[in-house]
Amino acid sequence: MAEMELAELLFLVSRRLRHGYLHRLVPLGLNPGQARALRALADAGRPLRMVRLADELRIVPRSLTPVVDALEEAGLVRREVDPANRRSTLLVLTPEGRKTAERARDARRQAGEELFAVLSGAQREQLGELLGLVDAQFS
Amino acid sequence: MAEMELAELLFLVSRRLRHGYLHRLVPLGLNPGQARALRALADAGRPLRMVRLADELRIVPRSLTPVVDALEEAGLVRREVDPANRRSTLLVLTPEGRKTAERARDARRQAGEELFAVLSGAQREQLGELLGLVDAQFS
DNA sequence: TATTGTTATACTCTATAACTATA
DNA sequence: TATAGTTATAGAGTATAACAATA
Repeated sequence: MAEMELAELLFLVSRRLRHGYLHRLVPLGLNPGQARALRALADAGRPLRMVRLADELRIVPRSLTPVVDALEEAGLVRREVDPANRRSTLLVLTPEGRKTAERARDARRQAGEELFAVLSGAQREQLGELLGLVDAQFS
Repeated sequence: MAEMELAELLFLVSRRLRHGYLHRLVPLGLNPGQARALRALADAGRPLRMVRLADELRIVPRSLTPVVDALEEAGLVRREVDPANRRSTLLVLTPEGRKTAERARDARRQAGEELFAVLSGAQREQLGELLGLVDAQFS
């Protein structure tokens, strides 16, 4: 019974987060998946291969393809052939992509702020620890 | 920074929950949305109108239509004209629908059990309280 | 006029399977 | 034969807009 409520709450709260994030990303011309990929690329601090980024995002490479298509078309990312292995594509952040990644980061921070506004700092930390435990058991 | 990690964790954990639930629902011939609607209907303990159920699920009525279509085709739910207001459709659970709702409930309980397995009872309660606070601020 | 529900359309997120190019 | 990525296809979940029937 308690687990069921927990599952339902988790679902509702995460959907709410997605909505808040989504609205803030509209002005950037990004959807959450694109923003997440862009951010991961910025976090890496260096070009990543498709397989590597997909792994980072925990999706299959095929699912990453349209995401990167959109980012490339928007001039935020460049696909380059990996000189070390010509089967591989290196994803390179453009200067514009780097700027947009920062704005996406702000959007996510704001969405998080809004969602977790009722929680104190200590409570947020607690929540982060509990979710971290749950997530870690699969990694 | 902490909020960002929290947001990301929430996203990852809820996606994991969805996957676990999804797999357990396959044998029932349901997807999570259908199962959720069926469960809400069973929880209500009486026929509900479309608008009312949509509200309960926090989606727009239009999004509920294909869900109910599927449930009706599977013989789990019947659409009846509301005698009190002929614009309205009453959603009535069939006996088979009631049984399936129970099985869906078990599936969800198991998916929750699996996901939150690493947490103690006290930790689950804590997590439920924190998520409840977050959710309540919008209700 | 306002409400209930549906038809039509579209976008996001993700998956599997089959294929191409390269190793 | 194995790996990296793409083409093709599909299904879940959700939305907005326009419309018909009813109130």
